[in-house]
Amino acid sequence: MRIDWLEDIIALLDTGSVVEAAAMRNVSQSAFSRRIQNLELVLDVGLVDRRSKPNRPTLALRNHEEQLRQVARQQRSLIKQIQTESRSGSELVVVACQHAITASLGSQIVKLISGIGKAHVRLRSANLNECEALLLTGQADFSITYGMEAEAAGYRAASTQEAFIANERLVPVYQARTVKEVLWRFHMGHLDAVAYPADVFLGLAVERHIYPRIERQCRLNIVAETALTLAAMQMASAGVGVAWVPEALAQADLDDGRLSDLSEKLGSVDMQIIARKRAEDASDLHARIWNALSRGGAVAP
Amino acid sequence: MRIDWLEDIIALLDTGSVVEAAAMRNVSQSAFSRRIQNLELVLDVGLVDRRSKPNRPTLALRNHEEQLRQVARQQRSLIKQIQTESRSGSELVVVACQHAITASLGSQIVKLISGIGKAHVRLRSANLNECEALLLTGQADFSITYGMEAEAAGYRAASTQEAFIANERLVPVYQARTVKEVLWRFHMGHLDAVAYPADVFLGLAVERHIYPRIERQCRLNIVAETALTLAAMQMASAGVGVAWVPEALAQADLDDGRLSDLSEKLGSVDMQIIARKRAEDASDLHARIWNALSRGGAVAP
DNA sequence: TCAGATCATGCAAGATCTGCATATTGATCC
DNA sequence: GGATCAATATGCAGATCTTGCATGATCTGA
Repeated sequence: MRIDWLEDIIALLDTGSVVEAAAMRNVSQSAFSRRIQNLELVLDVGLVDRRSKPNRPTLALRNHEEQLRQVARQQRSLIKQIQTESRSGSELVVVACQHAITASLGSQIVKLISGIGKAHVRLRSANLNECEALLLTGQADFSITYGMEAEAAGYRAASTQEAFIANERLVPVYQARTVKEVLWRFHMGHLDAVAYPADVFLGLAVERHIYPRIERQCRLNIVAETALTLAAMQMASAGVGVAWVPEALAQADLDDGRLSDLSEKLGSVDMQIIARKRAEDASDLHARIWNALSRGGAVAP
Repeated sequence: MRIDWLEDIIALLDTGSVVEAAAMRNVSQSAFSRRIQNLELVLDVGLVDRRSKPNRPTLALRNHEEQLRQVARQQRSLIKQIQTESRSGSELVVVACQHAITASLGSQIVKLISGIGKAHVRLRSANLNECEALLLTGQADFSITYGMEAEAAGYRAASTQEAFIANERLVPVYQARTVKEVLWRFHMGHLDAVAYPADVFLGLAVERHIYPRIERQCRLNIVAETALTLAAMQMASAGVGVAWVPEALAQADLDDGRLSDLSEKLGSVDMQIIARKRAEDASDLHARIWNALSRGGAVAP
């Protein structure tokens, strides 16, 4: 049984020619040529434009290239998921985490979920949009993201459910050794900061809730910009500039005395860590995991 | 060539038995039985639990029922889309619209897009979540939804692009004939209103931006709740209570004198109509449509 | 334990797929 | 406009798959 006809089409799109696609799919040119002809018959759609010689994929095909690839990806990953699940006897639970959360709470989340039933956990680190997309498209079973009261996501409730997990703070940190200099410069009206791009969640949070207040007191100088929380913290720790990072992430370095917490002077942002799941489905295991997450007990920054 | 192996699995899930699934797929029981055996071999996954007699689908399978159905749906709709597109020679453009926008601007949107190239338009009416899901999963090419400055969706920019299309106002309306009574009652400290559930976008908007202000002045009495804007307007028009509806939707009835606009007294909400597309792909036609939408010219409430 | 239902399997006919050799056809270069 | 080359299509025969039928094996429920 051929279950991989989509791969044929994708090989066609990848290579843009029948011979090369045939090679990619490990069949003779003639066989592949006929597979495509059959597909065109079955789907009742022209797949290759035979008017020019290296047969280019049809316009109709190329217009849907992204969608075809996406369906193929989903199909592949779904099959693999069912396989590993049925082999190990333990369900695979995919959790989409915002990057910063993966870094700070990832291990705890894995531990919490692994402890429930015979779940096998896979963390997928992504940004907020991607987490949401993974959840909605069924590529993830749960998402764990930051949220703020202010942005209350209540209007999402229709197709996803959400639960509060824990509070978190975005705190300004800086290399402990030289923190006095920075504070002195701050009082003189200057602050060097590491920023997140405005189109990532933390960037939005800082830009809205921190910068306005600071810019009333001093000239803010963005010395570096990165979308990665860990990189921002690294830079703060190297003395590049002050960075606002999740407290849980910085905790170790704060305890060590490598980093200093400047929230007294510079202000912090209160956030929440929110878990989401699709509203409909729920295997027994999923329900139990959701329960555990909602109670939130075990996951504390 | 058999491209519909997913349908076999789904028939299995639908019926929960091999004979019935075979009937559903229009093949003999023996043939279907062997098809499933082959699938199990190829996928390397147990699909049916043969220990009990009406062979139940495996746990591994049932746990992924939703995902399997979703992939199958996507596959079907993608094929159909490519077919119609290649047959008619015109691309199918799917636009996901929030229900209220479908009602108020739907026809204009269809007209605008149809006028570009040889596009064939399909409007899908849905709520905000569903619109977003349709867009992210590639089931829609564009989404058109309400937004408010306050909720600025800047942090979504990563995987989707958005463009401002038009301004819109949520205005309180009521049966014109008896509007004086309502205003009189309002001055006496009473207001009957038709509300949206708090988990739909308009409900959130009204709850946040209108009710707080009103409740300072009078006792608000929710006499009816509906998620459908048209139903809300209908009720306002029948004298059930005041409803906040998109101005464009009420325009005809306001002009007719059937409805009265009470925004002077009760306040309105400024909203924007926002178009979104996925960031990556863009056939030539898509690019032209996006251009036209961004210019916004033709779509004015 | 027996009847009835559900599922597996041997078998032969028929359909499909594949590789090889070879014919066509579009591109390219005088 | 050929000649030439590379890309596709196709005739063919063998191998592989699929299907329906008849029949056997197994499970369920009374």
